[in-house]
This record gives sequence, structure tokens and C-alpha cells, in this order.
Amino acid sequence: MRPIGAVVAELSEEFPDLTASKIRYLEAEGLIEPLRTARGSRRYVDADIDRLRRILRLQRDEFLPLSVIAERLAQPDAPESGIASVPATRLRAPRPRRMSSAEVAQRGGVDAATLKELAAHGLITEMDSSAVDVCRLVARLREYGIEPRHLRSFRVAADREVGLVQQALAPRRGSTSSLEERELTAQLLALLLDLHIALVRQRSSTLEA
Amino acid sequence: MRPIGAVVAELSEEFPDLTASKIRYLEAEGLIEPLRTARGSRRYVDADIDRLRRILRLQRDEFLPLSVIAERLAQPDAPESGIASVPATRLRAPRPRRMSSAEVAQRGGVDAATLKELAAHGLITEMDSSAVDVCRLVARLREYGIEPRHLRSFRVAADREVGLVQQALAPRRGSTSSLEERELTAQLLALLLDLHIALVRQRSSTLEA
DNA sequence: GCCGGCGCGTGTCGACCCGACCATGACGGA
DNA sequence: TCCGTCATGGTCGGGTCGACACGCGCCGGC
Repeated sequence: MRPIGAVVAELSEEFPDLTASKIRYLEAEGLIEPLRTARGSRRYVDADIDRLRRILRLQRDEFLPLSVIAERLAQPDAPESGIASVPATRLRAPRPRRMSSAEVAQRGGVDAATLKELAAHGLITEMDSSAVDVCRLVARLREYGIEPRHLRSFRVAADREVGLVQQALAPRRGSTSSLEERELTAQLLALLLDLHIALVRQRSSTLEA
Repeated sequence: MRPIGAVVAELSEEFPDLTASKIRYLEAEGLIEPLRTARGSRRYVDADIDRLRRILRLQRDEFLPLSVIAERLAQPDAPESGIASVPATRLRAPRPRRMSSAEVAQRGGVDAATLKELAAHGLITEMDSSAVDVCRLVARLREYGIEPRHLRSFRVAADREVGLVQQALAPRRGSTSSLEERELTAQLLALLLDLHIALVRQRSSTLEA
């Protein structure tokens, strides 16, 4: 139950350039609706502050436009903890381009031996643009002392994840168009990915203690 | 080696409202620099098209402003396939709030029995806001016939992922500040998450065939 | 009397669209 | 062969929309 100035002060630690003007603007756009005193002065309760903080984070960290933020906040079943859902479009993604293993190694910034190792551990199954991603990530992980052999469990996890989707969609086989099926696959994968993220976060927060 | 109209036509399938005007604008902003004929007409090679496609995807799927897109494309070790890196900020995230299991069940939209089942399978270890996320995701997965018991492997995967980070950072224990350490943890987790995503994508693309 | 809050109008910046106007190259007809 | 016209592409300047910042004049309370 605080006036607008107090809100700015309270949030100015995390958002130094927050202004009263901006808060009023967000209200004008329908993103928040604080109480009003009899005189018309705005009063904010804790829930308003929470919502405001979420809005500002989505802006700052994910660069979302206000219209998208409004939608996202309107969906009550979206994850609430600051981890936004991985948009399905990112998994729907482009058809990967096939390339030679030499090209994969070069673009991925690893040598041929590493590439072989990755293939041996099942981390790379196809020589295409997704393999390039894997190479780059592996190269960066190496800086932290993490070697390809430490990553075998990731292969297993990915296999299971995809397998689960296949299994879940098996009953619908043939009854839907291939377009719908791709869409469903992407949605399910996105959900599972979110679950994975949520679990990792849960564990890593206990890790800090 | 095509003129601007051909580029628009080529990309109009994925980006129906792409215009020549927009492509010129992106060039003015320094995001692409096509070749020029002697007369001054723009000519685009395959690499330009690839880059353009990446720019447009980052705009459409992640709503990034052009300035951020420019930075991201300048970093050569970023994933290239349309799956952008999970921003570390999303894992750095807010301190989870502790709550009662009743509250978790209510906010997560599941019943007490389901919650117990999730705890039994190790999918929920703490009663806090991250647990709410897990509940919501599980509830939605149920619509596809995926039950908590199918998700045990996710727990294992998350445990290993966090364990790997712990192990990788163990040698630095004590030598860095706890702030730096949190930062490092977040970065490593983000990298591993990207790897997970890349692997899933690799597998799901072969699945379509 | 001054500070914090109010609404309102104007200004700015990013990301474009659009129209004016000009240059080129291909085509068909006189 | 020359001409008109059309499609395509170029620059340039102005207009729009979203997301604000800023300043104004005006209140009410201490």
C-alpha cells in the first residue's frame, strides 16, 4: 500500500532507471492497475510490485514488447519463476543443412579428433548445422575442464526426451496431418524442455545454500 | 548472386511480410552488406541470405532489437541454427520463495496426490516457486498422456547436469568470491542447457524423416 | 511554501512503410 | 530502328507506431 514514489524507490535497486512516468505509462497500456485513493492518487500493494517486477524483467532480460508481456502474464499456466517458456518456434526451427565433417569441424571451431570423439560418444549423429552448435558448445565447455566423455549422459537424456515424445504421439499417428504432427512435436518438446529447465533450477538453487 | 526482389521472393515463405524496404533498412543499420554491381544494384550471395534469415528469426522468435542482434551475430561462437542461447539471466533468476505444499498444489493446478507422486519420483525436492512450475508443466504433459512416472529420467538428467557443474567448479572453490561463483554457475548451466537443446534438436530432426 | 502526486502535451528513438523521382533493361509496335 | 511503356531497382524525405522522457500547470497536505 504505497504511492508511486515509494515503488520507484523500492525497485530502483534492480531497475535503476525506472521512473514514475514509466509506471504510469505501463498502467495506461493496461499492464497494471493499482488502487486509487479517494483523491485519485495511485496506491500499490505487494501483488502489484511483484507483477511490475516481472514485467520489467521480461523487458530487460528478454526484450519482449509490452503486448507480448501482456499476453504472457495473462496466461496463468506459464512458469512463474522468471524462467520463461522456450518458444516453440525455436524448436520448430529450420531444416538443418547437411555438410561435410570437415566443414562441421571448421565452423564449430574444433579439430578432427574432437569431432571423432563427439561422434563416438553419440553427441553428434548427423553432420549438419546442429552438429556445428554442438561443437561450439563443447569447445566452450572445455574451457571449464568439461570433456566430451563427461557429456555422455546428455546424449542419453536427449534420446529419452525425443523418445518420450515419439511414444506420446504414437497413438495419433496417421490420424493427423504431418503439419499438425510437427506442430505437436514442437509443443511437446518445448514443454519437456521447460520441465528440464525447471528441474535444473530447482536443484541449482539448493546447491547455493 | 541475386537482386533484392529475388531475396524477398525466396524468403517470403518463411517471412511473408518481408519487404525490399526492410532489407535496405537492415543494410543501413549495418546488419548486412551485400555486393553491388557497377550500376549500384544490390546482389546477395548465399551467405547473405543465411545471415538475413538468422536476423529475421531472432526478430520474430525472440523479439530482439537490431542492436542486440548485431552483437549476437558478431559473436562467432554463438549457436547458429536458430536456437538462440538461453540467456544466463534466466537461470540466475530470482530467489525461489518457500511455500506450503498445499499452496504449491493449488498454484500449480494439481491435486495433493499428484504432488506426492512428484515428490516420490524426485521431481520435486523443495516446496517453492520452482515446484509450482514443475506442477504446471506436469499438468500440461498429462494432457498428452505423459505421467509423472515417465519423467523420472528427467530428474536424473537434471541431477547430473547440476552435479557436473559442481564438479567443474570444485577446483575454484574458495579462490573466487561467492558472487563470481554464482555468475560462473549460471554461465555453465546456460551452456549445458544449450547443449541439451542442440542435442534434442539434432535427434528430433532425424525423427521427422 | 514546498514537495509529491495528477493529467496532458510535446519530443525522441527505433523500426520500419510509402511515395516521389530517377536510371536501367526488355518488350512490342510503327 | 526508334519509341513508348513497364518492371525492377536506386536514393531521399516524410509519416507512423511503440515506448518511453520531460516539462507544464495544477492540486492537496504537512
